[in-house]
Amino acid sequence: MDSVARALADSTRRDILELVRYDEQTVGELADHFPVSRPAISQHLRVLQDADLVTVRSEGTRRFYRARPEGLGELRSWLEEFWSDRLDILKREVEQEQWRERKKGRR
Amino acid sequence: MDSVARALADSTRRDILELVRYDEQTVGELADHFPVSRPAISQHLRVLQDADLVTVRSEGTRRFYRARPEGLGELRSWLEEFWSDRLDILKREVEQEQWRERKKGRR
DNA sequence: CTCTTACGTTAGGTTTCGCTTACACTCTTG
DNA sequence: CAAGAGTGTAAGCGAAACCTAACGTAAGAG
Repeated sequence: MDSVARALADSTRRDILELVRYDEQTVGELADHFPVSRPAISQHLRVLQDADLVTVRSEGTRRFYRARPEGLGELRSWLEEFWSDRLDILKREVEQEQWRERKKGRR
Repeated sequence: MDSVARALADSTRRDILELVRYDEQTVGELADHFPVSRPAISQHLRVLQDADLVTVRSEGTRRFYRARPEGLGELRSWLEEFWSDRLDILKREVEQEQWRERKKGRR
């Protein structure tokens, strides 16, 4: 999961993921959307690939990249678990706050 | 969302979040769980706080930190949206693969 | 076979990150 | 008031991240 979290830490890589979310796209096409050089995009794609967040397909000299959402699974469930506790945590916070107030009042 | 994604990119910070997930904890208590110094933990907490992922409460000289799952909301929905497209993307991939096979067959 | 296209890779520089050490600050306690 | 406990912050350092420029390579085009 660490490689996935680190891959998503960069906004360029998140944007790349969105671009190849539904349709595969070549490196050159992707690079046109960003203010950085094409090799930089290649390196970002390498990071995404190492994190299993994209797949590649070669056709002639071109390489088509496509998102691979299953790679987000682990991080997604981690986040989802946290998120589902949201109300419980809020409730607990309120209870402890009230407890502290009562304690303070008794002094 | 960028600050949240970067905050989660570090495993120590993710572990901290789990430790303060249900019960608040002081800096010293947290530091005992990690092989790094207490100031390092303070700095990690600073990052988490800037990303709105934890809240603090002062009591005397001690400071109690607690997770704030709502801070994960934006990233969570981004991820969830991606995840829900999972099957659609797979389906599209298969279709395009078949298309390419047919094209190749016609040659 | 040569030229071009599309891409990956490498080397190098700059910035950011995570850490430690040292110090400053604020409560509490005697 | 003096001393200690608990914490935040600044300075400095090595490692990692991100970028560009230059080069290497494989697949068509002429």
